[in-house]
Amino acid sequence: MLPSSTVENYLKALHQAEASMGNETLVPMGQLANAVGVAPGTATTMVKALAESGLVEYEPYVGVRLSSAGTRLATLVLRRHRLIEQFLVEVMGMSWADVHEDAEQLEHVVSDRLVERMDAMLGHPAVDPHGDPIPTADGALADPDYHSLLTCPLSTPVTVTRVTDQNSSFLRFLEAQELKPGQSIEVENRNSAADSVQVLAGERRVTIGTNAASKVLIEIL
Amino acid sequence: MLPSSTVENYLKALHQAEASMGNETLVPMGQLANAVGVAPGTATTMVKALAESGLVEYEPYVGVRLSSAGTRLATLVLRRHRLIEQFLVEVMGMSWADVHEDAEQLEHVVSDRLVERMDAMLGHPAVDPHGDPIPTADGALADPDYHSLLTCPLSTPVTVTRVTDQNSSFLRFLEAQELKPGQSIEVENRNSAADSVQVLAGERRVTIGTNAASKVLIEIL
DNA sequence: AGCTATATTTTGAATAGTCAAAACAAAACT
DNA sequence: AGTTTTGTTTTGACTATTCAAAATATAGCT
Ligand SMILES: [Mn+2]
Ligand SMILES: [Mn+2]
Ligand SMILES: [Mn+2]
Ligand SMILES: [Mn+2]
Repeated sequence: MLPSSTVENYLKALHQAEASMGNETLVPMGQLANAVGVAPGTATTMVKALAESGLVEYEPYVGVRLSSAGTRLATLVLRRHRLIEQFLVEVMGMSWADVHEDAEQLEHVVSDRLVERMDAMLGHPAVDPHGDPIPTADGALADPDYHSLLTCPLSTPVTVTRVTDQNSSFLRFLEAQELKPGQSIEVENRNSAADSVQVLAGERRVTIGTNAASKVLIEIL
Repeated sequence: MLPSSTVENYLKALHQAEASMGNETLVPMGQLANAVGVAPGTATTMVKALAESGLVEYEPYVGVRLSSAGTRLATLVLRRHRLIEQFLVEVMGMSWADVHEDAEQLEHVVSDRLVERMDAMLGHPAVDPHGDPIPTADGALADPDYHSLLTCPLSTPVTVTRVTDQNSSFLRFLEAQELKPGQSIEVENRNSAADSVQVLAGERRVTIGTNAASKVLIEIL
């Protein structure tokens, strides 16, 4: 049985949840339900079915974790998603702020043939437009741990490399402020009382909240 | 309610069935069920639901016909399908023999944004790789009636313009025999006893059955 | 230990889509 | 007119996915 779109979405959500939490921890049902956008009971039902199929390991009242088979599948969905996003930006000329929604649907229907053709056409890219790493066809996924605007040293030139939020208006905001991946900036100072971070991007001086700042990952030059 | 993939497939099948039969005739349930690939009873159930939604007109024991709303929707699905095929061939470099299957899935998930971008990138093509006309964004669909290899004059140069069968191996066969849309050929003679048609394509002399011949449409130069 | 707040699971019900087989209608053929 | 064939509809049942609300478990707090 090839997995339905629904199953693929659950597996992908689980994969992302595992990545965002410290690993070893099981993902609690509530969080999964929330990520997938269904009622808690629905997630329970689905997870039990996934456990039957051997795609997850489930401990009632505790949480879920992807099995190795589940991880493999989730990674392939992620590969399709990110290659599609890169394709939509590089080939179709769409905005990095818009491609997520399209990819969310297309990831479930593109054939292997088509995915590999996009990959070749793009020159086997390592990351998508948001700086998220693209798994290889055999399921290998790099996961470097970057600094963020919250943790990097002050007054030091750094490069934006990854944005961990797909929200359209957030992405458009970053673009307007010259904070897209690839751009060089400096964090000037942080004000924990004001819950804000001040960065120098291009000519501009921008102040953003710490929550937003934590979503902008950087590399030190 | 936006139509599900299933509904879109029924509408498209109905549209093609209406086109292939002489119009004015209702499409019998059996034919629809067959085209969609479901049991007859399933088609009956679905058609009753479509009639409820005003997408078709249904006469029990006689047949179905698309309403104007149904026709509009079917035409838009057809537009997406054919633009996608053209895109896959022209931009992605896929074979005209393979693109139908991919398009069959993609047609249900591509956003309007993406479709219009493909259309622009292709220069607003009038036909797809099989010579099928591409409806415009407002739903207008050209439907010229071509001759076929069965009905065209003998020993007269004609151009292949359209192939009304998506079967992969048939398309590959035509390609190998230099009978793709755009190629100039001549029908040398027909043998109704042998149920065959002999054509001169490029340097080659090819003999094909009349059923196959009826699927290759041509224009007289 | 007892109570409360929170998270999770169960239960009962709904929708969309499907099939197999029985029942039935229309057409075709004696 | 009576019978067979063919095509269509109905019936009963099943899978996948979902929700709301009730029941229950766990964790947190006196
Ligand atoms: Mn998705
Ligand atoms: Mn991305
Ligand atoms: Mn389709
Ligand atoms: Mn086509």
